[in-house]
Amino acid sequence: MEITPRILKGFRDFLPSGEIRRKQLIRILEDQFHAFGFVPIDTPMLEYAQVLLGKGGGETDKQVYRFEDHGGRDVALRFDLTVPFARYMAMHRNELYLPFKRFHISKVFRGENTQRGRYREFTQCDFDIVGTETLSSDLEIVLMIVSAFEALRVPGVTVHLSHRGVFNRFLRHHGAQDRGEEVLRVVDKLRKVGREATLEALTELTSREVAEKALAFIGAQGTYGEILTTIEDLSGGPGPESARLRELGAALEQLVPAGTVLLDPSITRGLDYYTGVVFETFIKGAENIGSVCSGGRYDDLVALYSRESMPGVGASIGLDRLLAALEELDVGTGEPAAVDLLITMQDTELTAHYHELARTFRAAGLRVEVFPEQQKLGRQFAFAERKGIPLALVCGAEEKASGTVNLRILADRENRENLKPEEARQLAVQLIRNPEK
RNA sequence: GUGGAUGUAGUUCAAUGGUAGAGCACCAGAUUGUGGUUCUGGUUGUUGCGGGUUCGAGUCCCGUCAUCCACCCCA
Repeated sequence: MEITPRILKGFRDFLPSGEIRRKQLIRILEDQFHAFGFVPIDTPMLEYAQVLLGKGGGETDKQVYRFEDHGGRDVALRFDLTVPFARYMAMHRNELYLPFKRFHISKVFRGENTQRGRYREFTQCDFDIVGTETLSSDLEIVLMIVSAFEALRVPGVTVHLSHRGVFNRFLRHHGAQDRGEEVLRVVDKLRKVGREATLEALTELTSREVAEKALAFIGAQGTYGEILTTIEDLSGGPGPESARLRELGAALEQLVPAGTVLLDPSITRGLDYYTGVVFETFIKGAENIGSVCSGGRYDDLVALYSRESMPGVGASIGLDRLLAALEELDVGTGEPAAVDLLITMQDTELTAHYHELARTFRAAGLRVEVFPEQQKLGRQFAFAERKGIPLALVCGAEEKASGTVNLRILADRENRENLKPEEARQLAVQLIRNPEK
């Protein structure tokens, strides 16, 4: 009985073209993280459920893949990389130095319903700075976000910035701190349900007066400075939280292109462990995909696993959403090249010669493969094209005798003939390095 | 998890309850060392899967799986 080949909802296979694309993006991100001084770490996919769920009870509970292992342990697949990182810091702080900057690119799992760019198994690219709570670390995370998307050649992004603390201060100022979570939830739907419905829902939670002020808070308009002043006034005047936002805004004005970072008081949400600045990043023209990079400051998270607390700030790029957005914008699609040169097989008698040639071209830094069967040249060229290989080497008995090879440029359908292998190598390297020439 | 839409060849799409089709792609030949055009011929399939109604189901009904959209939440 043959088993039906199938995979679970929200889980995916990747064909080479898709996986090569993912790996390209990951490589670019890794280079950028290294450039900022972040170092790589890894943690287990599977952990004790108690560790991952922490305080528990929240929405994340329902989304976690959780089961009993063969030893009767209550285990769960990680649903993000930040919570395991907090556990990691609590366990390894004596082996590390502070401030500690790490990046972590790996898969996480959430058992929620799927949509475009939303899967049950997906890749997050996290970067965090722990052990310091300065302006510099908040600033660097935002700069890291902006630089990462620049390096990825994303045409334009908008980082929406806010501060959990300012909103909490607002709630406290109006004696509504105990309704914080509910208010946040209602506030978050403002754009979808409209002003009136939101006002009504907020009035039920608090009072008409507070509801109107809450709407004024989250709907504040104007420049970064004007919005900041508005929410500062509504939350009872200046405080350390709004001061941080002011400093951050001033620094960013100097460091990133205008319009890249917006102060957006409606971005007060986020996972419940955030305590300070929070951000969400949208790709211009693909806002419907949702935030492709979110994060914030979490000064109490490590305290869950350790007597000592440790401040932290970080963000996470959603690789699969990013890919969905790039696809929507039609950026960087097309078959990516994984191989530079195909050595065609003209004559099986020369098999060893072809592999000898391959070795010398590889030594010159090229990615080379030998076609394993003697077929019509046209078929071998078609194979190269299908696989995205830009160059082909042709060498039959005559060339072998005269010590030459022919190099074919697939895209132009043109040959460079009677080249000595050394000349062909130089030419191939040059063509690969400068493909437009 | 809730609600809605969709599911036919590798792909994009047709087919009043009555023989499952077309373009592109693919394969063979015209063309035994050079693939983009042209011509000739050929294969496309358990109509997502499983039941039911019917003389007869791609079509109607039920279930299931998957995708997309909205909610919820979020990367």
